[in-house]
Amino acid sequence: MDTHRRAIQSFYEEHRRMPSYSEMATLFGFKSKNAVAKLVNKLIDGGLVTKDAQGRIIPSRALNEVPLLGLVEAGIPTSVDAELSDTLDINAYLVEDRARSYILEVKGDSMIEEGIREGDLVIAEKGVTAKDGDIVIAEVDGGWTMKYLRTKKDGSVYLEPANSAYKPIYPKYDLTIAAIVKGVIRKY
Amino acid sequence: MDTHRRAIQSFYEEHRRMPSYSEMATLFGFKSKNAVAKLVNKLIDGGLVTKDAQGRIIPSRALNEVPLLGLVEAGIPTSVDAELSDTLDINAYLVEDRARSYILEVKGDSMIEEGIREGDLVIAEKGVTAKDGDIVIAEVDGGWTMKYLRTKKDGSVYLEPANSAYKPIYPKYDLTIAAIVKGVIRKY
DNA sequence: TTGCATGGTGAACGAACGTTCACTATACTG
DNA sequence: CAGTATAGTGAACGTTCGTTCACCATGCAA
Repeated sequence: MDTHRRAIQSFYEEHRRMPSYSEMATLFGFKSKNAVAKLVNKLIDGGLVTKDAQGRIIPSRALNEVPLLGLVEAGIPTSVDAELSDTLDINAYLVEDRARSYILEVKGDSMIEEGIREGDLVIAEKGVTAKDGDIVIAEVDGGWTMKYLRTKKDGSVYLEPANSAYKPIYPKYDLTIAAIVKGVIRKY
Repeated sequence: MDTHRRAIQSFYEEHRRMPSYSEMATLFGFKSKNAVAKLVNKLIDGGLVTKDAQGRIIPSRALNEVPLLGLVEAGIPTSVDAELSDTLDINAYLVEDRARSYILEVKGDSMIEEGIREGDLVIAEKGVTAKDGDIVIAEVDGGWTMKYLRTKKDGSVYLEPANSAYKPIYPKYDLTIAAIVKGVIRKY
């Protein structure tokens, strides 16, 4: 029954939709849709897929997700029964409101002490009010940067890099906070 | 027509499948499926959705993706015509082979100089041969760690942290490389 | 041996699917 | 003004959908 799970997964990844009952029949080698129907009920009990109101099967969360196995100190369990553990949808985890989210590629090393390096991608969300300490994408005096947003006691704000080699930026004319950084992505 | 795009997107996010023609009719306020059919053809021309062999519409890549707007120095364009630019599917970007990928949460600061901090999530891929310089998840002398894999001239290997406060680990008895780190995720 | 789950076949059902055609109303163009 | 796209209505089409029923084969328990 895990082979069925895998067949559905690969179909879903290839077609970006769930297979119909007759497609599953050919997928599993069945000649009758009824065999599929019985199997699907078990898959639903197993939590792999779900049905919506129209009776079509839709992917359960697990289909898009990656197993989350715990802390790195615990390593990677060798047993196959890792099915019980958590899974994570990276997209949903990082992007809360996709209509307001954008990805920017990081240039420079001004946030290096925050662990954000050149070439990383940051997920920026527009339209949220930035708080003190947030990492913001801001236009200051005509140029764009990514920095910490800091508020002074008198209420004025400035931008502070996470790199002791650079100095804070006190806006002379203009400071527009376009978005705040919600996440960082790095690929090796 | 961008409002249509948004309606489809929210339907897709809620139901995890594409709407049927009649569902789109109610979704858009149409009373005829034909109006939807004509609209869908335009959406296909616009690259928002695609049809498969059975005539059902499937999400084009753009539906799962987040706009990729360029370098952080360029900031966020204010114009709405950002539709032309690139988009990125974070899941597909980070996870190449989902059957072999796992997520681990980082504990400790041994990779801090690589920009990997406690609480970050790393995407680890099993079953690939690690090269010199890769960041690996390894079991050494009974404990699990994440370190650089280094190869000496004599062919022997050791593990090097990205933290000058820690010393390299020369395996005494056993070194098992379980996976290599393919990506890092941080959420604020 | 009988009895009974289990797992599959095959056919039929109504409902929903995407497609198509003829038609109407609105709006823009010359 | 006439002419023509454009956008939507409404109904009909053949197909496929998920569901259901009766039936058959195998294997296990009593």
